[in-house]
Amino acid sequence: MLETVTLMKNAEAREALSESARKDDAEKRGRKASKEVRQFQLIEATIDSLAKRGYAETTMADVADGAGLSRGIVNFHFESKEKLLVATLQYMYDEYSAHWRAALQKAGDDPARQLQALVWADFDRSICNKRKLAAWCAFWGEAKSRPTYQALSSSRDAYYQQVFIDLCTTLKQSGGYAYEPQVMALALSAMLEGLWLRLMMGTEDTTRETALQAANAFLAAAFPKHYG
Amino acid sequence: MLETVTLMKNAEAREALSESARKDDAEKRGRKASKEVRQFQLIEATIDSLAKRGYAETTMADVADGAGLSRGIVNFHFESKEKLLVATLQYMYDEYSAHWRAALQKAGDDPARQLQALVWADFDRSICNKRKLAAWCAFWGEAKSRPTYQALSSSRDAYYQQVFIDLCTTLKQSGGYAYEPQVMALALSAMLEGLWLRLMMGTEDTTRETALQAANAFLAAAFPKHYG
DNA sequence: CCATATTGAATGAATGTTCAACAAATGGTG
DNA sequence: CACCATTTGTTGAACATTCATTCAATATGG
Repeated sequence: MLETVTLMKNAEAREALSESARKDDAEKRGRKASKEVRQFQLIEATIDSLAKRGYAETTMADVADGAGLSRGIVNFHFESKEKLLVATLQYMYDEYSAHWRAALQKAGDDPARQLQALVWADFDRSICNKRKLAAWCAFWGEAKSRPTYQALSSSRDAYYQQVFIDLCTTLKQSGGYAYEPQVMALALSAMLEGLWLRLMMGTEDTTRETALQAANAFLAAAFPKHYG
Repeated sequence: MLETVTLMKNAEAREALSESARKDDAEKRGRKASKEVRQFQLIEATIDSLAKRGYAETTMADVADGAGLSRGIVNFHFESKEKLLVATLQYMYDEYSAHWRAALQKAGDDPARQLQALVWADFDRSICNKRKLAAWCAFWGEAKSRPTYQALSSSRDAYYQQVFIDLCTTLKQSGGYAYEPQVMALALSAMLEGLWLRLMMGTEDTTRETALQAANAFLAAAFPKHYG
């Protein structure tokens, strides 16, 4: 699968970067870094810029400066700003995906545990932090008017949604609930996204802890036999 | 209250605009329109542009063209692009506010009815349509990196949230539920925002009808004694 | 020495803002 | 009512700035 390949590359790049950081930061200068490491480095700088300045104010110059490299470099590794941003979004989706699947894997076979694991995974520090959330928000804001972003988003989201629906269906049977699985799955995933949105906006009453509480409260209300 | 004044102006402007439209569209030409009408006209054009092109691609020229006026006009009525966008956000909040309060008023005294009315109000056609949702999304995407937008948002949101909390507290007492009102109110409002987000993104499985179903399912799960 | 990566200045396009000129309404005056 | 002066609204071109992209020159590793 294409996605897996990308993930491997990212993993390697991440490793290589931390290695080089261990040795010497001067490695970034000159031509020591591999193509993958440079791209990773630039994508990270892009996320920084998106988080700090927002989508509209993110410039190639800011990205290059953030990575400690020269102006023209971005157009060398990525052809254009457009492609840099698509690659960044792709990277963030891959990271999210990997985290999500790992959580599902670790949860074992019990559907109730699986659903809870997926919910909790959304609020894990590695995924759910100010920097990443702000970057997500920046993309969401532009997604509706950019077919490329929208296509990237919707294909993934449809898959996650289906998993939620399947889990809700199973829980409904074993718990004897009355709701439509599709409807409840939509309510659940919408709530998770809404909590992210609130975390991004920095609303006072919403922290990672209170968000998780709310998500748990939802599970308890919707599936009392399983989470009561 | 300042907000009320703004609302009055908007209402007058809207009325005046539809009147002039009834008479003759040529009225827009020349200098027939009042200051308020012009501003309203430009704000509507801004929402159009935000919805069609997104925040980053919204230009003064596009707004002016959309309103059928000349380039320099926006800087005359609003001093700068920044102020035009703030005024637009303000306008959208005022409209939402008015709709929300009207729904609450019409619902009578029963808290269960009130809560349901507020939820339904969020998915009313006048508020919840592609154009407006896209504009909201554009602002949200930039809000975190723009203190002005954030300030505007958070003061309003805190008020709505408090109303939700109060209603949840009342329902808890009358229904003998176990949850913390604050937590459930957060879950509820997050879900509403999440549903909006999905509607904006144009996710296939989410329409205004399914969103409303999901919201109802949430109410039924969280407050079975009241909505079961 | 060759292929490749990197730099930074040059370029050109896009865009927000300014402004001088023009037009329309307003209000005062004979 | 007619006339003119003043205020106010409107236009479109000019201007300055910002920014993505290009590219010739340079540096680096193999």
